[in-house]
Amino acid sequence: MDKIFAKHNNTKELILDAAEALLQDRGFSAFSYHHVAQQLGVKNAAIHYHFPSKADLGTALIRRYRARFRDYTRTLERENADPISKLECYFAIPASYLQNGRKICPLGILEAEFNAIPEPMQLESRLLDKEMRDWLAGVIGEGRSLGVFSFEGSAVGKVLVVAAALQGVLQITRVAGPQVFAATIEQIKRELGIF
Amino acid sequence: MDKIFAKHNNTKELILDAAEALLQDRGFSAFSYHHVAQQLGVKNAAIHYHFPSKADLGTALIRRYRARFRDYTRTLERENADPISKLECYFAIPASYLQNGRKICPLGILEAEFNAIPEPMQLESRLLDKEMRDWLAGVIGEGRSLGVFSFEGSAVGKVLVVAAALQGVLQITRVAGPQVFAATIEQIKRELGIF
DNA sequence: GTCTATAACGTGATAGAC
DNA sequence: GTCTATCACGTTATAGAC
Repeated sequence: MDKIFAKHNNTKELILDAAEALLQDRGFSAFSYHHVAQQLGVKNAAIHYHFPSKADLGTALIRRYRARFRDYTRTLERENADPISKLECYFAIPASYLQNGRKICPLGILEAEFNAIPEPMQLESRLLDKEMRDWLAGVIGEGRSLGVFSFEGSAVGKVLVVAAALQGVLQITRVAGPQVFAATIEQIKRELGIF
Repeated sequence: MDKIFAKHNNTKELILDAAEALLQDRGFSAFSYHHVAQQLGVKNAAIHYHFPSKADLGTALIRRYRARFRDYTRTLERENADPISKLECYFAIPASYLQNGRKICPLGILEAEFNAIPEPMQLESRLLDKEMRDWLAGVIGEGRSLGVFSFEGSAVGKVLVVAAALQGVLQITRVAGPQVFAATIEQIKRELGIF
């Protein structure tokens, strides 16, 4: 679980950490180089040295989300985790966002602002969504064929409902309070036949 | 259904129409008075005449969403619509957003940008969420007690999963294409026991 | 009610010193 | 690698003419 928020010491990673927090807190359009610089105690020119344009920063951010998710799932694979454990780990991601200051799913904000973000970020967002949803489809399909998950309909539809509900409920939390998250997770589990 | 996108002739409503489209297309931070003015063929000072500050414009926008939803549900009540019809009408709202240029749920963008929007807009967003989710809870509870809906778990959890999934899938549509919407609706219906 | 003009500010970005 | 200084631009907002 530590790996989800692993921190590093070099400046580039610290910039990404600050930008990541700002992205999931305020959105892409609403955070600036000045915000990032302030949080690190440097001037905005220092940020431009590491990431010349905001598109560069945003793209690097999404690439890091992708790499992190890939590493995370590979670790689960190496440990031969069962479908239920994998699903719990998947739920742990939004749960950690919520606990960390009511942050929302990065894909949620990127998709919501989709028509206002640079094209390279749009492309990376597509890849992040595909990779995460494909992985979840594998877990849910595997769990169903092993008999640990039970649900009606297609696996594709089920994956969409689960992924969309998690993304949506993190946002709803902002206006309705954190208790809606637990209620949603419980309902999702129930509808996967996990008691 | 016409009422969802009812148009009017006075300038104030035309401004709100343009701003509404921009909000659901680009988000609040990423649209400007200039964008609105351009779409109406006027100068931005004209917009400031009707809505002095951007917070005023945003707040009026959300108030209009609330009024529209209230009128819509009252009409359904007056027509003695059954729970299934009501649910179909509820699904018709995001469906119309999708068809109208892949717009997303206004609550989705407002919640995603929540920490970057003016406080009056935050308050109105809370009310909009509460009103919509309370209404949906009534429909789902009524349908369950009438035996037309069947599902496991609590009605509160069910409402959250349905509302969050719809909000989320409109966003996912942006990166994954419109076909994911139909698949999600189908899955949601199946899990409500509607065949 | 809409216009022109302009102010005040924040933002993304660059040049060049250290 | 970070700084100061500065630029060009978009944005919110206001004043006053029409």
